[in-house]
Amino acid sequence: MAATVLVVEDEPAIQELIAFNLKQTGHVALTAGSAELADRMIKETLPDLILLDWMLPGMSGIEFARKLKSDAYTKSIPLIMLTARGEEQDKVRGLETGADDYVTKPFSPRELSARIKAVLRRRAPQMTEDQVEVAGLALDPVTHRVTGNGSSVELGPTEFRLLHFLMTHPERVHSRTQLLDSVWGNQVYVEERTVDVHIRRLRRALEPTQHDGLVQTVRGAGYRLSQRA
Amino acid sequence: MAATVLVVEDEPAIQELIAFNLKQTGHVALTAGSAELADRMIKETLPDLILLDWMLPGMSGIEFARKLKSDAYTKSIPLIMLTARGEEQDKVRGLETGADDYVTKPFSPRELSARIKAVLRRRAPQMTEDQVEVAGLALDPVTHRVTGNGSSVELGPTEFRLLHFLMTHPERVHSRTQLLDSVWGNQVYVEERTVDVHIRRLRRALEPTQHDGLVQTVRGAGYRLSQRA
DNA sequence: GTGGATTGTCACCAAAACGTCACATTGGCT
DNA sequence: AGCCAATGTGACGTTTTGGTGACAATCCAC
Repeated sequence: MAATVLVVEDEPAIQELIAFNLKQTGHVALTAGSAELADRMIKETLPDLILLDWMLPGMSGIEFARKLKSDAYTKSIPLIMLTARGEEQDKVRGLETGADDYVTKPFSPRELSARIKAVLRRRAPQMTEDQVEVAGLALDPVTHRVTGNGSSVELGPTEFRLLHFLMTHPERVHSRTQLLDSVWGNQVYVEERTVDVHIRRLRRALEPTQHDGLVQTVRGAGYRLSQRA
Repeated sequence: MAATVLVVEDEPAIQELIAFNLKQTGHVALTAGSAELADRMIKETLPDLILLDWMLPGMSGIEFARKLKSDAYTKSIPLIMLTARGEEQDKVRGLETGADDYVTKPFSPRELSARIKAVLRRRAPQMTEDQVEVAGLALDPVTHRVTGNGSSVELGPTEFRLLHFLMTHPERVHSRTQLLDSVWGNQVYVEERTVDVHIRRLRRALEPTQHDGLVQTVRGAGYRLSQRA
């Protein structure tokens, strides 16, 4: 979910406020005080999202938005407009130029990040959501259910993701580091031994259905999910 | 007659106009400005009806329609095409791809809702006329009434839409974000935790008939309606 | 208007889940 | 056998998550 966001805003106070907020929520914040500067930065860094103030010195925000949306190179970058309260017509015109959303000032940090999240979510690649089955053990991402030979298995969120990953990549050894990247996400730091503990919890949860043997330890290498002993 | 309608239309002015009109007639409006976005939202929210503009940036409307109708997952969702006046051949081609109806722009709100109503009645009898029933709990969209094993259940409008959505999409886990999109519509901004509160209110209303256990919490994922423990 | 119903948000609490550590156990090596 | 590194396992303190009641704003019918 971490993304690079370009903030185009001439008021330094608001600029900093937004940038701070973005960093808080795990994004990378770039700032530009003018349309010209923004233009260059876009070409250079290809941000994942642009926050554009309505009022800009020189070129107006709407003008700039139109420019962005008419350029094939920048057209696909999601755009959120910042408008002052009550400028309803501006809002409409802003959306007409192709903005994906708008936020009226003053806005709460929470609202802003919610809208950013929503816009980014729609761009995010969708993961495959098919049911997986290995040796009588079935995991369904849609219903979020795990069943071993009929009876259901209770898992916590992390154990669920861990099993999901192992089942979609069976027969293959995964190092603790790889598992941390794939299951926890590479933006958080946790001890490698934590993986062991979750493997343990997963195995215990699979015991009632005799499926705990599926999760195997490969000494010096990592873990593997396999049918064979 | 209440349904979730996805509006795929790149012109925000028309987008908002339609969305407003839909809300007026008691539907939940979702909007998407591009085919990609629409694709994503369809998978997430499973709308009851799609309003598709003929002209779209990137992928053309007819291309998108063909894609929808070739996918087993989305094939059964009713589709209404929006075309500009006089494009008779387009109309024909639109219908050939599997659209259920078409409306020529400019159209009156009244005409649009009439056609929506007609398509919903024709294509999705379970949505408009038949009542939904799960485990002795019956919800009737026409009379707007909910009965649990004979005795009636009192629900507010939002709780009703929430239960309706859950009952028409059972077993599947819905994240708070998905529920906000599907039940509230993506035109409004509300906190995610608001969903919790309405789930709570729904459960309380279902207590007298012992049906409150149907609404299940899936930690770290969202909520689910299911008979199974 | 007035009063009731509905809605969104918040604060507080309990339970669940998590990460880390200490210690036990295992397995391979000489 | 004895040693050492790697892994298993239980416990513990902390963080996260969801349940719940209260409250203010809004809407609507009267």
